Amino acid sequence: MSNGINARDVAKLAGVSQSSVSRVFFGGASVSEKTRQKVLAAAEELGYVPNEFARSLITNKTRLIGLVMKGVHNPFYPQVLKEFTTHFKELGYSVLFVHTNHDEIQKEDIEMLLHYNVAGVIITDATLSLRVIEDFKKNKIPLVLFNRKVEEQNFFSVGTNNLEASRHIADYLLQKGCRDMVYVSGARNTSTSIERERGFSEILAKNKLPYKIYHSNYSYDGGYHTAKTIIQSGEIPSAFFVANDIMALGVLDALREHSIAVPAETKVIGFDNIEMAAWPIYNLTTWEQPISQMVQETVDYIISEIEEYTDRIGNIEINGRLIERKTT
Amino acid sequence: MSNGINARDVAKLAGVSQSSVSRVFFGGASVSEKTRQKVLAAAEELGYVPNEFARSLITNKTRLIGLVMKGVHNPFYPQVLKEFTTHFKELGYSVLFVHTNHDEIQKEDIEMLLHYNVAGVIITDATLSLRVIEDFKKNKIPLVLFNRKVEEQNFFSVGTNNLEASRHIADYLLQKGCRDMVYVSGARNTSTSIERERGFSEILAKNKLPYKIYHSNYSYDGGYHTAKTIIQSGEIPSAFFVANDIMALGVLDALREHSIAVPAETKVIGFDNIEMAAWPIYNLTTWEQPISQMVQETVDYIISEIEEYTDRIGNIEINGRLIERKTT
DNA sequence: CTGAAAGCGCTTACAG
DNA sequence: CTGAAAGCGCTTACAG
Repeated sequence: MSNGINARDVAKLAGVSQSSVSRVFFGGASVSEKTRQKVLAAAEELGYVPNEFARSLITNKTRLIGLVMKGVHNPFYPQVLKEFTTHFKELGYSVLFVHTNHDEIQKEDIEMLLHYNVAGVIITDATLSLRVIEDFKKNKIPLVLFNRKVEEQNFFSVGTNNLEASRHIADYLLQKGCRDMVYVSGARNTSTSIERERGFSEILAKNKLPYKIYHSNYSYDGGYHTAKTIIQSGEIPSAFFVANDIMALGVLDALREHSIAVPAETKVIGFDNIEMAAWPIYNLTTWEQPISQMVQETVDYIISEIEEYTDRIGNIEINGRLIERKTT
Repeated sequence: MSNGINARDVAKLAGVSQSSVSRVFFGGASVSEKTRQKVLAAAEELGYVPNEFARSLITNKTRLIGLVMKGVHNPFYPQVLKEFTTHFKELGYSVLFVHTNHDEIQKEDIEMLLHYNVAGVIITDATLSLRVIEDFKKNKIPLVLFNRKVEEQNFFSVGTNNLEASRHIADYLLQKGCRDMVYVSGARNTSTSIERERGFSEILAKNKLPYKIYHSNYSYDGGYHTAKTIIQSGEIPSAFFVANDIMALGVLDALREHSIAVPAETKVIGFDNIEMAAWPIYNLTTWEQPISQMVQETVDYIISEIEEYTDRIGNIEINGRLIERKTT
């Protein structure tokens, strides 16, 4: 009852029935202007706010969206969180934020989302088991994987066209004259990292060019230490394609520490186009992920599935673009 | 009703009353082991999850904490978000994330929090009017301002001891031989920026040393452009005390662009100790904000006020410490 | 357009 | 320990 004021109190003060109060606040119903005014005045006076829980209980609908996120240390994700929150707010939805420390989203997190009967779920950089997907399906809760996908595509996902991007990147680097390149991967078994490697290797294979792959983890430290290892091996490649920007910054810093000139001695290209990539000290050439469009597609899907649950499956991939700066 | 399974269904299958099902799931009540097992088995079979809305409606309690945040572009805040979410999850609470684009938290955001009858509210880098504070008080919702405070201290706040920190910083810089210093402020009228200036100026005044203040806005770009302005004025100070790290990085980059050696020609010190401050390219000397302790104090307060609302007022300030790196 | 009433899924006195 | 019943604050047929 929030502040102890409920619809009955308002009704009494306004001299109408509780049903009328409800009609005024729920919208869609027909109420005479006179009644509306009386109710609104009384509500204002009393400071009435409808109880969302009672509302959800009776309508069996919720205005809560669960957003699951792991890598808050990669600026890409806070940005994503912000955009989702802003969009959903405009539509009258609130976001229940779930942070998971594990790669795979945990049972307790799922239960929480289920407890709250969320209207929809967005999972960003966490993986989830098929069983979890089933849990959501059973409850008819629309789910979208944002910036991730899975082999057995039995759900909806939204991302960048990683294949197109990485092919483009390979072509671009080739055209710049690079011949022996390195791919610094993100966390293993993430679809983004796998796809980015695939497109890249495709083009190189077509050109009969070998390349090396170094496994890293999508973090600054990962990029930094991977680059250190490469540098210490003594074989500096002509270019690094790094699976995301935050790692690429680590690579650049390692290179700088060893006074290896970029782009003269080697080139570096990242992925995401986080804010920091544009900082003058880095000036990182990268591939821009079209966050706004990705968010928009995700929101559209969720909203349409909330309106009518069809369990539509699919994979939307939006094309990004190359942002050429000073590291290539 | 989530998946359509409610306590009555479980009761039927288990052959007990609905009350018993409730007792098993709500805890605290006495149930025989035999009943408990039957209920648990039936619930498992049916995939029963208690409806949080019905629960909240009847208990008039919620396990939702509202977290209001603005500056997701400053890595300090995503870190804070993560820590709060983790702590609260352990205690069985979920976080309702509210992002505000405005300095002052908006009416609609407050209403949302009120709609959901949140058990507590944490406000980080947004300001709020007295009226809003009253709204929460009226509803007996504990509120804490995290990393902010206000003159008329009629609520609870948790932060770093900014005065102690900035005095220490001034002393430190003085000891390093700096005489003409500059303070780069954060967003105007934020308590953090004001206090950091106050402690700093106190010490300088005591030493009869003038200093200049440049107003900025707690963003990388702000720091960068402020430094540019200073550099172009031709008067390079012997040290910059920058009100937060993200701005300090901007200052460092501007300095580097103009080939002004740090710490040889000028020194730079930040505030927060965000991850990036430790990156080798920056190696920023800074003041560490004890996030974990600040979060812990905040959580403790909220939880104790949830258990018994006393509207206790106060201001907890935790001492941070100087992290000396290579920019001083 | 409006009111009285049923019912959403729970918790919790109240008896037994 | 257990069940029947009341009631949390709403929405929404159903009559009028």
